[in-house]
Amino acid sequence: MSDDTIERTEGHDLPKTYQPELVERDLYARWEAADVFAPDGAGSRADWSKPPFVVIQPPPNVTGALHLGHAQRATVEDALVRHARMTLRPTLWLPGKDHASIAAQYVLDRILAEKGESRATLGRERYLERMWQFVHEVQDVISDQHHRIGASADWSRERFTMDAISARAVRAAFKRLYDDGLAYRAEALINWCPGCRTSVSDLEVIPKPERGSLWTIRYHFVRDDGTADPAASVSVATTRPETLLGDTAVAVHPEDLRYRGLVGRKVRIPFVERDVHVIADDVVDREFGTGAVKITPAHDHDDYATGRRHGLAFVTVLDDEGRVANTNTPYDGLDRYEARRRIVADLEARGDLQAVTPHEMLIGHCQRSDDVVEPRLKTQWFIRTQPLAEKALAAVREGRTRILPRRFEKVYFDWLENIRDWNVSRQLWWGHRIPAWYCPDGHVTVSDAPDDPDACTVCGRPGDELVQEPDIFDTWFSSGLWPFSTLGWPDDTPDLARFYPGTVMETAYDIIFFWVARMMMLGEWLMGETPFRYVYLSGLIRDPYGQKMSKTKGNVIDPLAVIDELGADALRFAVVNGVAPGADTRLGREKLEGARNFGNKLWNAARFVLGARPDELPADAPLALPPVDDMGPAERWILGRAAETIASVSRAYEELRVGDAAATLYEAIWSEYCDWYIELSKARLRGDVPAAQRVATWRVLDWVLDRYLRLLHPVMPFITESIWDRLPHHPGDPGLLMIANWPTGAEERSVVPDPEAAGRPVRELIEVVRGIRNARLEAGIEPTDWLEGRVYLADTETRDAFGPLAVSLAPLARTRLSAVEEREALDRGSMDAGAGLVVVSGSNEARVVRGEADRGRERARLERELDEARRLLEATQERLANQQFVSRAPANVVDGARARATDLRERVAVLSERLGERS
RNA sequence: GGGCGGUUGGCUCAGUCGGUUAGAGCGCGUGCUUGACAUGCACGAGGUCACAGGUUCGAUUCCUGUACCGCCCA
Repeated sequence: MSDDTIERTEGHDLPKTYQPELVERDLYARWEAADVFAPDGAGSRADWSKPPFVVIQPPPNVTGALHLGHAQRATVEDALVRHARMTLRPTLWLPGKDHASIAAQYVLDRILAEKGESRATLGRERYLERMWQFVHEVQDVISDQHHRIGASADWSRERFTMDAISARAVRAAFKRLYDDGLAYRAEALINWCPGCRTSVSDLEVIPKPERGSLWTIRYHFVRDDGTADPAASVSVATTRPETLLGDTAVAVHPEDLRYRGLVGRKVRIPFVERDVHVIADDVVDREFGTGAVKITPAHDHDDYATGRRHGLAFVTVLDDEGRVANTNTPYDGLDRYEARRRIVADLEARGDLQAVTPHEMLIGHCQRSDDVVEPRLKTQWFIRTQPLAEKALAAVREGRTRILPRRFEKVYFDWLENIRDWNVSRQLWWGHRIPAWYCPDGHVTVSDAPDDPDACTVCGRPGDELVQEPDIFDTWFSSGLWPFSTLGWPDDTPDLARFYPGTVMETAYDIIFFWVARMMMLGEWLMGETPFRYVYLSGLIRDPYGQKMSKTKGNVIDPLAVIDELGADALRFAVVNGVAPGADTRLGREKLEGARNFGNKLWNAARFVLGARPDELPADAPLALPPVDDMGPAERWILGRAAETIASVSRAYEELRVGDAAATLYEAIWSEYCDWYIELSKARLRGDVPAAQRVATWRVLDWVLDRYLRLLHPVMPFITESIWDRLPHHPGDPGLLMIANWPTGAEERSVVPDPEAAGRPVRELIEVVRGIRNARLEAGIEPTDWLEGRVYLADTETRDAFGPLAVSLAPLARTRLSAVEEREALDRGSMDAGAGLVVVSGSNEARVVRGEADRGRERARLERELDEARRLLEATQERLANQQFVSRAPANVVDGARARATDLRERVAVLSERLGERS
């Protein structure tokens, strides 16, 4: 409990606008000091009989500051976690960071290049020192950003994918997979990025359309005497002439009549002067180029497969940097594109270039560096994915894990059903080194021990003769272990027992294959259980024009700049309000300001409440509902609305619909509580109102505000905590809203069991006020003029409610209203026919004496209303006249139409009668 | 080539398990220093719910097709 109860700040002492910069840091420090972020922290109120709520944070890459996408995900996760914590579930939100080997090296290399340094000049050891230094700096930046945004993560359990526990998990996982026969080392065609000097997985190759050329080249037949025939040749079409140096066959379609006789003959490859066979294979597309293609098994994925089928030679002609090598031609040492130019020129000089035609095609680029990826033969470690994929598929098919939105399940299925083996070797330095050792005899030792092995597990040679694999793991291999490596696996820790599997994995949909599928595979295989119950896939944040935000486009919004200017709550609200899983969000200045304005609105509502407390109520009176008898219709209405809002917001959080929760509260707080309840309460707080009613009104104001603060806290934690701190609490409440109980709606419902019915009269009266406001403005009455009015209320409930509310309604309509029992009484005395404005709202009718009304405008308004009513009446009557409708539509729909017709007939009658008065 | 999503007022988006008069925010117009808030208040204008068929008493909603936009996979 805060210790300022004696000198509690009253509303009028608060600044007129909410100033987040004054409170956010202090509040975060208070939350941390309370030790409630950890489920087992000293201040935790977790009820361990409830199911734990566990979110393992998707670890951001240690490559730079967070962007808005991170901010959005952090907000969604934090909101879910804060809600769960308030429901007293043991709640764990475990934060962390990812070492992102290729991305981090890419970033560091660029930083080093500016200083004239490089991987090569530093060497492995010093390079890694620099990396750690860089990573520590970035980690601090990211942590600070998460603090600033209000993330209530359990920092005591924070993890890094390169820490010692992760390292053990990586080795243990690899050993298990190796022992299970799922990790193997093989030479295979892999995707090589010459810029990053490493292999990358299929997923990291981004196909991009490019305009290139199709060269038609003549390969001459080899005669029996072993010389090339200058007059006889076969023409092959290729998009990559430089790879001809590695050609080991020419292929044609077996049924292609043009080439039938050529199969089995030999042609001579230019420059390398290699003789290769013409082979027949039905993968050849007869329509492409000349119908004959060159086969380069060591540098093309399709040719690799062809090479395997036909037992062709695999000749590698490019080195790690993408230069021609080992061809014994003058092209050795040339970059692949320079080699292409020279070879094309030389072919032309020889007269063997037949044609060059423009050609559109897809070229694979490195996701990280954008270099054109080169297929190359390499010996690498692979994970056999099919057995893993089957388990991952089953987990979702059986509903043990659900993917939200549902439609992404199909994407997940398609990928896993067609999965290829996973190349996990990376020729990089920053990452987990593959724990495989090779002995001089070629035996492989895989170890999960922290230290190097003492001996070859096959032949027993001593450890000092073994050489460790220089390559490291693909980052996603360690990320794939994240749901359990974070909890201490491979050890059998208490956390693992309590918190695995997790509840929600919240991440962006663009890494469903990279990450989600792999966590599912590894979790199922290594833990025997799915890693989480729900996968919540967030959309991407885009700029107001739907463009992806990127530094090069200059349309990025820095989350910290937004927090500095508008506050963390504004940022949080803006990025989650109304968002649905899987849907992209457009975010710009207006939405952020709108969110800031909403916070300010709430702040001012609180200022009003704090400043309006009746003196009769002791300053230290606890939060409580007043006696029912002291409440008026407006109190019952707003309490009913609170009950309904509590129910729908609770459901939204439980169903992971944070965006709906936010939108519901925006509406409830602004359009109902502020626009109507606060306004209605004002008259009942005045000095001439009996004290019991004044106190009751204030207590309801206070109560509903308290409830809405609790409901909104998960999304806007700072401002709600800040306001709540100044309000009365329940005797059992903790000192922080963050760990206060989640509202159940029980108290509200005990007063208002049927909110829908209880609220009807107030809703009717609100419509009457709206009608009067509209009529006044339309008739051109000065807004400051006070009018007199009578109102005929059709149903008794509304009539009953009117009495106590009349004094509240008057200032809202700027009209002193009195109710009449009979419709005719509307027109008596000073309200004689033609003397006033007519307002027809639903089945209620009001007549007010105008000030200086413009008769023409008022008449036009009534005519418009009459036309509209007639149009609707006609449509409804038409429907009712249709026998099919009456006999086939459900009874309630038909009854509804009948009631509506009756209402409209009355309305038409009233309006024409009133118009008649003025003709 | 296969798959998915979208098309609702000037802009961004809700929504409808088929059924009264389709909503919000921003923008726009008019007017307001109403004792919480001009980061505000009141009122208003603005939509053939992409197009064409079909099912139905009734379609913005369901089905089929078309067009355009976006994304994923090959």
